[in-house]
Amino acid sequence: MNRFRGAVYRLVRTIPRGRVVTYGQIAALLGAPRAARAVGMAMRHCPAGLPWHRVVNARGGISLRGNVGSMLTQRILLEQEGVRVRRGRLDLDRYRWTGAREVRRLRLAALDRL
DNA sequence: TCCGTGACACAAG
DNA sequence: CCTTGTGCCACGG
Repeated sequence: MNRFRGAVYRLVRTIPRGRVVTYGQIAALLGAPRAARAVGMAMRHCPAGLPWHRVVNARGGISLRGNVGSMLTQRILLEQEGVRVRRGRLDLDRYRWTGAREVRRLRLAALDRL
């Protein structure tokens, strides 16, 4: 497991129910603002138990290549948490989670390990 | 070590 | 609203 991917997964685990985060946001929060695509790569094979469905693209849409069934699954999981999806996208202004507090905590924890 | 490949982002047209 | 082009960088072969 690479450092970057591990960091992505730790962050994704902290996303609360009913909230979403974009790929670019995750990259930025991890200190690599231009590594959005790499976040996507990390999410391609994510560990079980991760709230992977709470990660969407910058337009509030569900980006998923190939497997259309997974896109449907993601939408259903989101709607089960109260996130309304209209015309294939959701309202980021309403559901976006910034995670500032949790990220600060993760960074402090990382510093403790140094 | 180098190179192609993306569950992306953003600006232009 | 779109579609395209470009930048980007972690990852794997």
